[in-house]
Amino acid sequence: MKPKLTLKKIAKELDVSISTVSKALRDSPEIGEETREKIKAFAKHYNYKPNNIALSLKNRKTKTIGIIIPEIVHHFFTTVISGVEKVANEMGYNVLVCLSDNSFDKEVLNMEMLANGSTDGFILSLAKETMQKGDYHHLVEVINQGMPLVLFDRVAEDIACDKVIIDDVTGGKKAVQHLIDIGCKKIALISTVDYVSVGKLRTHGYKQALAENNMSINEDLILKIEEMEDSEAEIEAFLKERDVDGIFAVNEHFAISAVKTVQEQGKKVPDDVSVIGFTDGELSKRFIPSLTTVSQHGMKMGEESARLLIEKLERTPSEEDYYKTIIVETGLVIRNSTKSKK
Amino acid sequence: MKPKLTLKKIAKELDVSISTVSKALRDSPEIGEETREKIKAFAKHYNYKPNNIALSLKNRKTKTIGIIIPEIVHHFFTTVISGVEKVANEMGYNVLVCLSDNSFDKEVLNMEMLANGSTDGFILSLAKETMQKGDYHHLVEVINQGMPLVLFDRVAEDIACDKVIIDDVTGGKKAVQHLIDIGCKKIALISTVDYVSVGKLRTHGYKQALAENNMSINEDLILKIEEMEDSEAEIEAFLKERDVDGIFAVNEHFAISAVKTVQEQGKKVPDDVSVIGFTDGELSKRFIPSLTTVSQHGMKMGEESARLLIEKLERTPSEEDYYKTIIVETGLVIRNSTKSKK
DNA sequence: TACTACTACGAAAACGTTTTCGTGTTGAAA
DNA sequence: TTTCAACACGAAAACGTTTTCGTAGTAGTA
Repeated sequence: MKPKLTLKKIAKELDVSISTVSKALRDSPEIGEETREKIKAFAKHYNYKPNNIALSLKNRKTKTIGIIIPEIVHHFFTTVISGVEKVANEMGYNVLVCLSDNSFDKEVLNMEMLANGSTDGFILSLAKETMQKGDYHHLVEVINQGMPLVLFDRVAEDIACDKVIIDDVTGGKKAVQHLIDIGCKKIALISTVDYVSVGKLRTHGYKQALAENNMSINEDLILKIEEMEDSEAEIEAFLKERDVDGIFAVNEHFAISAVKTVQEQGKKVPDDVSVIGFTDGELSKRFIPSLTTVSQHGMKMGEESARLLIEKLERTPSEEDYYKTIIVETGLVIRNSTKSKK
Repeated sequence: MKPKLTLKKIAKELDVSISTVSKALRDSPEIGEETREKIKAFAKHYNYKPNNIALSLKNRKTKTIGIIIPEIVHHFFTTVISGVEKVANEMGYNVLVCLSDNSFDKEVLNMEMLANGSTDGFILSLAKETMQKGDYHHLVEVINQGMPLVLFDRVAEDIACDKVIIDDVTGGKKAVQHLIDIGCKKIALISTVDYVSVGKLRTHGYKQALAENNMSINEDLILKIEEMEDSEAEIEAFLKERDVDGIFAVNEHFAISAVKTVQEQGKKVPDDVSVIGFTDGELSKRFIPSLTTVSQHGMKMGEESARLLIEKLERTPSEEDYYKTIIVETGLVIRNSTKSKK
């Protein structure tokens, strides 16, 4: 086991000063060619690599970005990370991943950990609990410290920072419009409670689509689910008592539960009931019937977030502050859980 | 925007020396009570937090561990990360996640990036390409530098380091034994090529189970798949020409493709053919029929890996070097893709 | 009074870099 | 021979900590 090579050791070995070594390795013209070559050869031979920590301390930047997500066992977030990683690596950044487990406290703790020098900036999707509380002081704090922050997917409107979101309203609208197009008349919505902005917005889209088609909005056909754990039972109870021919579910899980329930009732998907989900995961693709779904392009969101953050990190401090909100388009992936157009 | 508070600034503000501030904050008895309280009150009021980078440089440890995985869009790895994160956080460590994308070059690059001071140690699952090449010089290198390394799941036998694996042989055996128990006579295996150790070992388990039950091993019933992309077509072709009543697939995807093919042939799962997969993901759980599967306990593997690594990191250097291999048990989750015992 | 022994604090080194500034040595021009 | 620039290099500060060691000042003892 050989300890890491440092400038100091090279200097001692070659009997020059530390500064000379540093300059030689950075190709400074200050150093004579002979010495320079000697030093570079030595460094190369013993595979010298500058110590990142020392560089970070000196430059006051770490070249790593922190991403905090509510849960990692979730295909969407996983694709986002993938996107972040990709452009981060291309730009020479590392990625520190933290999980909030949807807990407010863990989110705050994580931010505090990372804010003390570990990262140059944050990419964050809010924990459910945080949105519920509406307490964003930790976000404000890091922003005040001059650390750039990019919020994605689950964002807080009134925080001044860059944001990357999908157009949930339009996404929801697209889905419901498609159901209408294939002839559905009684369209149910399975959503989440309203403080999850995603649920609220997609509900909005649902209502807009109906309105634009001069269809009445029946609140009785809207189910709002609070606890993921009970979702299956709730959906079952909900659907048993209602007669519908189309279902728009705001996520994959709800969509699948809906399909199951419909089938258990002896009806066919998609012949009797068409179902559309949200978020294009492995599940939607491989389920039988495969699910028609609104795709979220998590990878793209990750890439955009990273780009936005790095842009902020590398701008000269003189430049004006301004905040962008990037809306990434949703797509409609049509599969076998919806009838074909009539 | 207020720049971060440092010891130096506190010292200047309170007209004491930096050392005094440092000591006071660490409750050193060297400092008089009055001064100590004054300093602590000030620090608390202005929310002083020591700079991690400076600490890292001083202590020569970063309190972060790096985990490199082949792909993140994969339920198993995602649960592993979750486990690592959990115990790391409990022990005051951060987690740097890097993706190798199954590429040898990216794996090497990532390790080099992280080895220069960014992390204290590594948790790694080998890229497919790396296993294929059998080139592990980058692993040896970091080990030689004195950085602990824990290999999990896809490991290289002959590298001297801690390892966390599942008992793939026993896992495979369990699966096949279950098929035998429910009365299957002609059991097919859908595996990967042999350089993926996982494929090899599970194949081993398959053969052992057959042998122990005095059933002959028919190589014609074994399919080895090279490219994930073509898997669906290959499986279809394979099954079309063979008459089987049980299938053991070494992963979720293969299992699902198998189920689909069987169903397309007009046979029923599980009545005519029972199917068992490996890795308990969302897909297995929610597929219809839900899949009987060998569960891998990724979370547990992550936890064990992190514990192993941190143990190494925090031991005193005097202690002996020794390497553990932890084998985490697989479980058999019985669902609806296999007949019940007769 | 003179010595010792605490007490309470500060100076400085160290971690590994980069960078500014200073300086001794050359060679050439005057 | 003197002067001055150019060259090639070194010293030291800085980033923010922790820690060792040194030292004023005070109090207690003989």
